[in-house]
Amino acid sequence: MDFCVFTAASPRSDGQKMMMFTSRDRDIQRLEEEVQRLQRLLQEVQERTANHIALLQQQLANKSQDIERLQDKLQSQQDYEKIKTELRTLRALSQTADDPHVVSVSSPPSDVSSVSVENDHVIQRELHHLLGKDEPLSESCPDISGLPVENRRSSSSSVSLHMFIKAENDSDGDVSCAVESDGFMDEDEREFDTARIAQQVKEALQQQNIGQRVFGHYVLGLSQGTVSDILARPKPWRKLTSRGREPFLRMKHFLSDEHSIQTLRIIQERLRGIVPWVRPPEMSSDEVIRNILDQSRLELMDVDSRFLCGGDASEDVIRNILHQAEHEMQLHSHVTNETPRDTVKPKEVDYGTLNPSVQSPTDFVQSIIRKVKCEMDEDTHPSASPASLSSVNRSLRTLPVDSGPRTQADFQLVCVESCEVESLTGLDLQSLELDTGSITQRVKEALTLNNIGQRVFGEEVLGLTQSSVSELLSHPKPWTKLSLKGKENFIRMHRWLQDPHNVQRLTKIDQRARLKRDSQRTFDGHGFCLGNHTGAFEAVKRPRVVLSAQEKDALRAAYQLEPYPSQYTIERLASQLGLQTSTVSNWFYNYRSRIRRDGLTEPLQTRTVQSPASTSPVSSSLVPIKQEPSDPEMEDDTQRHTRVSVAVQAVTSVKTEKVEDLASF
DNA sequence: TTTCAGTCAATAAA
DNA sequence: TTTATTGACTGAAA
Repeated sequence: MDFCVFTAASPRSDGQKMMMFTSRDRDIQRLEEEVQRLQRLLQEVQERTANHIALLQQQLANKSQDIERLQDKLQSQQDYEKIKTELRTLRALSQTADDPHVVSVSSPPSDVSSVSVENDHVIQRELHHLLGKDEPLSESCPDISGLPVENRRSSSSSVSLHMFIKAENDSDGDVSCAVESDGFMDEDEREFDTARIAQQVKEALQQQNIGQRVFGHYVLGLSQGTVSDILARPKPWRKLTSRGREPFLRMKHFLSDEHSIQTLRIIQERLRGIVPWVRPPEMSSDEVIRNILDQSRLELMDVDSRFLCGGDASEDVIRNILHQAEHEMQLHSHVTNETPRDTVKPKEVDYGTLNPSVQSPTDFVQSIIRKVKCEMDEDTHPSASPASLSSVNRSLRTLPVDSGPRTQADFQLVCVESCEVESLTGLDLQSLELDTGSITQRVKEALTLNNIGQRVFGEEVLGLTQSSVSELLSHPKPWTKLSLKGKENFIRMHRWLQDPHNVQRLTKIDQRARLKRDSQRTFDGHGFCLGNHTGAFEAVKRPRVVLSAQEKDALRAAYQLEPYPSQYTIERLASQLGLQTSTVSNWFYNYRSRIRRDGLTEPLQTRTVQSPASTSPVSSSLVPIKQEPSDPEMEDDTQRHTRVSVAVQAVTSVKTEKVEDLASF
């Protein structure tokens, strides 16, 4: 670069050159000092973070020990509870013998003796659960079948157990109240309403934006798939085994405890890397990072103002520093990922989610870049309101969750208007609705009017690529059909539209980018380019599959017959078309998705190029079958067409087989 | 395991 | 050069 400047400045006098060299040397020296200082700062941040993490790990270890101690205690108490239960049972039995009234009220039918011991045990455990004397469920049900028959009989009377429950309830008004009034228990049949529990859990999870994976892991000790199954198709209480009832008991318990729900919500947010609204004082490591980066930003701005060669220098320095930070954090992340691996599933632990107070290093650094740039722009526009939105947001973050008259709607409003859309993800967005069509329309107009490219808009405003922006702007989904992640883009666009300096900023960035590209071209043109770093990488990249029109026709025809093709159909299609099965299945996923997006019901009629003679989309692809080409590269259009027709016929025959199977059945 | 939403990079079209 | 399309991928839900 310096060489470039030198050659460009050759007409100047030697004195001027010397002055330039001296000035350059000073700049370089200053830059080096700045870089060193910032590296020290980063190191300091890293050390502090490491210390903090170590502290937290220590705390975690202590807590784990406490939990172990409590579990041991519970285990030892379990024996006590067993003995107590036996004694009470015996006492109840003797009372039952003396009290015919009790028998007539609570005695089950004459086949009571056949009621399984297991059921009694389950009820006992229900009781324990309701009493809050929870125990590790997987170990809480010792195999009672190992007991001598007499013992089983002595402890298996439902009469005694019901009395025991009654006795327990009588002695504990709160529990009695919980059992009788929580509404989950059908008074007549003494059963839990599993469908209702499942429904309420689903609502609670949806409302709090808690994933089934987290809920399953932390509350039920089950996998996400099982949770989904249980919630979607809850079996009636009577049809459940003791093991099957456990999740419902836990769910009921969960629903009755608002604190549990809120705790789980926070866990979920942390696992997703969302910065919580209220950060406890002991969790301020990333605040520290932010402060230091803010400080660095101010210093860099100072450096920037003294720079002689162009406005991009500070950005490059920031990028450089943040790149280093990213690298450091990645290393750090790998180191700290080791401890809780046994408590969280590997998929969740992976990269970033483990350290729940931060996002993945890349996201974290990118968000800082965005924020720093955003605030740098704010600083360079003194016309902006002195009570800047980001500072409003910062002050909001320090507020207690439920302090004062501030409502959730207020939070949302401030969030939407402020810089940090990420914070919205922790909120209930049900009451917020944006007109996505209107937003995209206005954004498109603004971009066109001001000659701002989708690329710059995507990179600077949404953090997306040009293609994604294009998709978003040309096919906006209705607000209600968007996921939380999808909504964020529209919130960002909305916020951008509200920003009085939006166009000004982007135009500036766009111009810079153009200048940079131009200079890069000039640079390359002079032969100073050191070579294509990505060349080797690109060489090994798999070329993109481009489906021919005929292949697409065949796939669309197949879709018409079977929108959800079986594995067999996919394999057959792939084989006939000479494609990978993944390509075929991806095509179906994408096609379905895009049909949904565009609201097309009959894509074939709207998209397929049909032969004039054909009357149906399928028949358009059907031509006389010829011999398959031996060499795919040598095949001509007719041969390709033949393969397509075979594929379509394959699909058709599969369909016919199915119809025949159904008919014969 | 399948399906889906969101996204990207490569490529085609304007 | 910008924008649109599309095959592929990831992570989450079912």
